[in-house]
Amino acid sequence: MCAAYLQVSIVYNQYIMIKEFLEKNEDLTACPVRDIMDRVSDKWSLLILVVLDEYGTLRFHQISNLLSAISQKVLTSTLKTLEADGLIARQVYPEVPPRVEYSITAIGSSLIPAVKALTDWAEVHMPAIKASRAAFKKR
Amino acid sequence: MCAAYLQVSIVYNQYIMIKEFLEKNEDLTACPVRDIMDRVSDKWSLLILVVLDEYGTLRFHQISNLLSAISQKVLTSTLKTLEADGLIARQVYPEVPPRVEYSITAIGSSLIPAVKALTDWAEVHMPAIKASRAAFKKR
DNA sequence: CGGAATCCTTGCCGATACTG
DNA sequence: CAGTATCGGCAAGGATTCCG
Repeated sequence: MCAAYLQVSIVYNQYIMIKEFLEKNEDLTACPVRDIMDRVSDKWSLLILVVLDEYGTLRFHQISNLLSAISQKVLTSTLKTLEADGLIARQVYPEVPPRVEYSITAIGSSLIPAVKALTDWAEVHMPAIKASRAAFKKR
Repeated sequence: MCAAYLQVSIVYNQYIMIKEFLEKNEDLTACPVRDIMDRVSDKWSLLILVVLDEYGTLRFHQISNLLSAISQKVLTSTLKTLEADGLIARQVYPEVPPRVEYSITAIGSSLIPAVKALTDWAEVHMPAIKASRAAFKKR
């Protein structure tokens, strides 16, 4: 049972979970890391947060234009999950034709600096990683 | 052409790319963020880095035992890409039966604190996110 | 205008069997 | 022991069409 718990813990909670579990057998059922990782690392969520952070408030088709490679379906679903998580706000104006405006929330914009640590690391180390990949390939 | 370039830029480079592009039309062909995001956020890479960081050096089946939910095939391929990126080192001892030891590299362990910023954010904000999800659901 | 509904492709991941 | 080889499931993402 303990083994099963460890296993589940590791799978679903990644970084914090395993560090703490390896030190002491704590109850870590609410560890959120994997969850957030999934959100941050899907194809478009972070990018939408960034454009909203940059531009302030945007309408649906404005985001669509800025990220012209995204399909409407994916944009819709991504916006919906971001809204559900409270990272962006959705304002509907009951007009004809309809108008919907999206903006980043306080919690959403607080995520951006956290991501910045990772992007900074990536900028610094990417040359080494590319070199390593090239060397590995021709082996 | 500029539009196409913007599009490609945004798709492949996420955070830094778009921020810089929105400010000035720079050449940002080597922006690595998306790439690193993919690596960090796949199902097992980060976890392997963490156990190697915790335990020092481990053999193949030791990692397999620690992360008992991972299949051999996936463990093999994940280790291979981590090695190709230079984030872990692979040492083969020409014995019978064979012995292979994995350890984290300096660059690999430097990634962990960067991820920590994200995991810290997740720990702090997950309660609010969970509450937001629950409220969104019953709407 | 801002979606919803549908169908389809792709790629990650897992299970199983086999090997130097 | 430390892998390789093969098959297959499943969910994310994309293309297209339709709607209030």
